[in-house]
Amino acid sequence: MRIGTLAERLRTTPHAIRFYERRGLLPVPQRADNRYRSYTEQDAERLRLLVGLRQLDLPLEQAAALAGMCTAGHCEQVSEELREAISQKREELRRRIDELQFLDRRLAHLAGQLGSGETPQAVITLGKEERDV
Amino acid sequence: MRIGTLAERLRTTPHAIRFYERRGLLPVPQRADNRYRSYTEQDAERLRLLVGLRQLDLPLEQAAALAGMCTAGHCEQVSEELREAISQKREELRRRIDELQFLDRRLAHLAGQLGSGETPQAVITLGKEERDV
DNA sequence: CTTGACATTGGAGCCGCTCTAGGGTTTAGC
DNA sequence: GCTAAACCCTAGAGCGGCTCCAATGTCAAG
Repeated sequence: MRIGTLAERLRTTPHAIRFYERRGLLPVPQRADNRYRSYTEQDAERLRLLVGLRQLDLPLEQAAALAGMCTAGHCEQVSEELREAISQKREELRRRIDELQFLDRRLAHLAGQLGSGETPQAVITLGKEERDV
Repeated sequence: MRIGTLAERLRTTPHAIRFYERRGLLPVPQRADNRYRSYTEQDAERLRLLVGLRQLDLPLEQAAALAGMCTAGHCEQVSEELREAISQKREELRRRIDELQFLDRRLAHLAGQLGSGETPQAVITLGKEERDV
């Protein structure tokens, strides 16, 4: 299978796949006579895992490492690491969501102030940063 | 005032300030005899606005442009643009928060599946991507 | 035989800093 | 006067994770 076909199957792009290869995150595939990359079903399965793990927003290196281990038959260990990674990611998500919600409330507040005639200088104060130093 | 003092007052770093200058987002400041940058209160006010607008997560270029306009006395116009930018940013935030919450639910679900003995391959499916093509 | 879709490579670009290397300057204490 | 810490300077690389570009090669359909 050629790179375009593989990319389409896995909802990614040839660019991304070559990028993973350059980074050493995927095994170097066979080449056809015309020098085109030629992927097996095993290659596809490994990439499928990698792409799937990336969709969980795991760091690329970790996603690639886990995909490789799984393909090498160490699925048990992958399950464990994955559970740990997921729980960390969920904590991070909670923090990030809180941040974004906080920013949203702040923006709503500022929009209100601007609407009632306050100047931008008065509104953007960094919380009176300069006084408490 | 020197760059370190300014950075401390505005809770940013000398590196960031020099970076803004290199990008042409801040006016080139005076230099002292020793070639150190020397900032006036006006410089500080402009940077304060820039930093404040960045804290609202506006794009750097836009934040710098608005800070410049405000310093140049076009605050009315800045107020308008800012209201618009804020409302766009809030929409973006809502979308982003939804995405993150969706991912969190997905992670919770996967953690449950992994906990009850499913293999990573079975769990990470890209939603059966390959079949519906 | 041409057109168009695919493939190849290396490298730049995005965002917004952050940090490093390899220097020079100032300041505080002794 | 001297030393050490803390500041300042510049130019440029690095982060993450792709995305896109140029310039070229390959191949199937009409």
